Amino acid sequence: MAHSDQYIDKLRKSGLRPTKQRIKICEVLFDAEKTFHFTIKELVKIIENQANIKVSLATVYNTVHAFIRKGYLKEIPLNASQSYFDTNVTHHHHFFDEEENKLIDIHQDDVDEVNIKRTIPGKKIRSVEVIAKIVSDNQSQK
Amino acid sequence: MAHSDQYIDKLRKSGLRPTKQRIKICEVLFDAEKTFHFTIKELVKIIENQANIKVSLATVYNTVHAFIRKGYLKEIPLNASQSYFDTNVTHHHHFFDEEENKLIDIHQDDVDEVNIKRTIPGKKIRSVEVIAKIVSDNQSQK
DNA sequence: ATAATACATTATATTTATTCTAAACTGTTG
DNA sequence: CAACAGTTTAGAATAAATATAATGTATTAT
Repeated sequence: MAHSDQYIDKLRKSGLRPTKQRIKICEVLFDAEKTFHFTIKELVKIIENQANIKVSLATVYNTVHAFIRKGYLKEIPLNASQSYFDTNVTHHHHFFDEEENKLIDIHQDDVDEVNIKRTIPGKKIRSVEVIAKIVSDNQSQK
Repeated sequence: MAHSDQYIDKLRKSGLRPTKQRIKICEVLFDAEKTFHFTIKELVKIIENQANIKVSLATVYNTVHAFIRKGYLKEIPLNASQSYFDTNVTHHHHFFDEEENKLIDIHQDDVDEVNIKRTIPGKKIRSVEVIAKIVSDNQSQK
């Protein structure tokens, strides 16, 4: 199966051996029809539901972080109590609904390129993220 | 003292009675010559150093969050283990140095206005933040 | 193959930021 | 000064994330 080879490749490039558990994590993350957002807890739950193998929290944490280091996943900058991740690593941004604690993608085409004119000596920009916080639009309240 | 009146006003508008502890918090936050970034832990440490009164963690958390609700402070969206806050509530953005865990302001003039063309029905945008993550620029490594 | 070695997985414990709680305290009002 | 509403506080509770150490699994060289 071609997919499986891709996963093994991703794992090897992340410095991880391709094991049953890690391949299962890859399947959930990269087999989905659409990209999606998730927390570690949600990811564990998905794996539990669709797999007959058990994967521990520690393995999920380690694997997700290895993928982030490598750029196969993105962490979404948010002040939530848990970390949110994204399988969509292309250039795009997010709405965060503060009332429902929900993330919504903003397609790259819907935001003009963010052009930062200032630079920091000796540093380069690794990523630029736009977070637009949204709330209910009740004209009544201020 | 004029300052003190401002603090009492801010506290009242945030739905809090002006008490010794809360006024001390205001002094540290709003008396500074320049705006600054802080974590709760850092704020507590500053208060301990320059005040002769004791303020508990709980009071600091409650007061800071009341000010954020009211817009007197901003929370900076970041996936750090602790929350970062900003006494600068004007429209501006941030670099986050991932290696030194340091925040650097980006002046509004240094970023073109972020114009989001997409809207969500029934929702309005409450804030737009740009986070640019930076790392050392070693040409040698990829 | 098999032994030796290196890496993985797991359950559990630990750490740490944040929130909750209940008791003691303060200040205001009748 | 008694009653009351709101505050402060220390410490407990919660929960995410990380570390640990024992056990399990894969790989390598012989």
